[in-house]
Amino acid sequence: MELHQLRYFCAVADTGSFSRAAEQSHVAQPSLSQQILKLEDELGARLFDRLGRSVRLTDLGKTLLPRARTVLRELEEAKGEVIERKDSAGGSVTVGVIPTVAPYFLPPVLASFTKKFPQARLTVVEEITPILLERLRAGTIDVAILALPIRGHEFEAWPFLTEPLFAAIPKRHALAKRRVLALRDLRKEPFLVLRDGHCFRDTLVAACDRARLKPKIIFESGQFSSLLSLVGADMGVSIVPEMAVKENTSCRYIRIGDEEATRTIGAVVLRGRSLSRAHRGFLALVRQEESGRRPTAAA
Amino acid sequence: MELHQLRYFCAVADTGSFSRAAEQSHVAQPSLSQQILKLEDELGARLFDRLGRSVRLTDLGKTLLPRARTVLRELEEAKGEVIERKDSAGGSVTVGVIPTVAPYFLPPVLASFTKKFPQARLTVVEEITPILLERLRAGTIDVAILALPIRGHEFEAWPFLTEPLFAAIPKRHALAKRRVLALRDLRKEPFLVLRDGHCFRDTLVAACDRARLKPKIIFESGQFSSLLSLVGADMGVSIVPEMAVKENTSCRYIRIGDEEATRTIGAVVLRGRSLSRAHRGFLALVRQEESGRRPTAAA
DNA sequence: TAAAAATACTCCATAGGTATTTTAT
DNA sequence: ATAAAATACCTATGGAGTATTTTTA
Repeated sequence: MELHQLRYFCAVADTGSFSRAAEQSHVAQPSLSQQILKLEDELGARLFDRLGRSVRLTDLGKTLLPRARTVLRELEEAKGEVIERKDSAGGSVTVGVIPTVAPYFLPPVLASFTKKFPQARLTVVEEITPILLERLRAGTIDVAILALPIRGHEFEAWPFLTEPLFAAIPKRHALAKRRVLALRDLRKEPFLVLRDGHCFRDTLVAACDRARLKPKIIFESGQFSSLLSLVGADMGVSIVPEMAVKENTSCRYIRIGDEEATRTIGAVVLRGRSLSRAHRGFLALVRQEESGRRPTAAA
Repeated sequence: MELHQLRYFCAVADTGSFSRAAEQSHVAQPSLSQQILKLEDELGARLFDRLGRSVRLTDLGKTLLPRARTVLRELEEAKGEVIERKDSAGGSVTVGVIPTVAPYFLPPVLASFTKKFPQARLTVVEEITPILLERLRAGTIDVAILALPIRGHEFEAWPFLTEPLFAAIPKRHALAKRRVLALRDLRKEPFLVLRDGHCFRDTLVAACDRARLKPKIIFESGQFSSLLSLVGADMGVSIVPEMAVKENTSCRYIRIGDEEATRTIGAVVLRGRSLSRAHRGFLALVRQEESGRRPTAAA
């Protein structure tokens, strides 16, 4: 049973004639006849009574006709829906963001995305990097915003922002008046850092390693704001990405001058995944938004 | 978009792999890949993300999957229904019968039909011959029971009963003691006959013509019972088919001996019409029923 | 290296075409 | 005689096969 057979069957039922059905279907009459015969053969029963002058559905044909029409109609609908959807800016985009980026980076991007793609449903989840990568693999998020680089070339990464690191120093601290610092300048200071699992901790550890610095960690937290208020209370120093600067005004932020004392943020997708228009729109927006923002953030 | 493409598509979605889908579909992997590619081409979008290790539906694929399943399922249901119905003894049979046969012939046939085909719905309409033939052509009745012969070879007729004609004579009439009569014996008698339009009138007229008899018609009615009660009241004579004999006991019934003074009843269908099992069952029953009945009726 | 999908080609089954016959009007 | 469907036969598209390459894990 093939689709063209059903189409021919419906055409014959509609026109009451093999010849007219063939004409309507743009095939030769014998071709159409053959296909109807074949269909009848497969079903083991006649679908039409050939009455010389005209052709009429048998009872069996009458039972098949509405079903055949249903099948053909639903096929067209399915096709139509797919073709319509593929170009639509609708659909859903699920974005995963690491916690040390989320509060600084997301608000403007989300705002302009929902403005530019009002039909799309945007979902954001905040997770640490390994969980985001796992969810990319599992397909439960479409895009991840996180610190690069990452391992595993099943992913495709688009870096769009490299930001310097800043030392957060108590206002009264001796180093507070410097315009730039080297990490080694802080080798005697007590450090307040993010808890393990947050990738920015790894960024920091890597930078310290490069500076042959073994920081004396006296406090750990899950968010910058806690660290910074303790720095303000003269408990020690911390290192934060540019994004977190001015989170707390009770301390000074001084640029770290070390080579590679930076953090790179990027968008990551699973390699080979096809991206809907909404997905691509989100990615484009992320890059555009950031390049527009960078001068401001860097000022 | 072809059915096998949808089948392959569902198979890949089910198995999460082109190779396994190909195995399950009993085709080679490249063949299946080609068809999926072709389907994606036609739709203008990817249905699967090829992730090297595994294959996963895209959002578009996810929208297509349930629709593809629906189409395939409904196709199977349609096929199943047709194949089931074609061998079933169910369905409806609409039978048309001429008025001069209906009351005598139908009751036993209907009884045994409904007994033998309880699932079938039997409908009976009573009409005169030309209307029955028209309805056969229009397909509003499946079988007609009427007097043969009929004109028009768009019909197929199965004669199953040839019955002699009887003269209905008042009991006190001079001819009432004869065992057999010739039509010419009645040439002086006043005739009571069926109204024009009833085919038995034509049967009678034809028989009279053959006997060179021009009957003096003094009364016409639409049914034998009226004629016979008037015969019983000594108003004249009538000619009836064997079926109507003993309809009224106030007159004598004497066999007409003339050659061809008979009426033949047959079943008629539109030539070329396919007959369901119920139709064929009805026709078989009609013949069988009658051959069983004839000795009784003829006794 | 292994496993899976894509590519390159070959083949043949069959949908579709043309010519003709059959059938019914 | 005409019109419609069936039949016979031919053609060629394209679905499916085998062999191979590419890609990714």
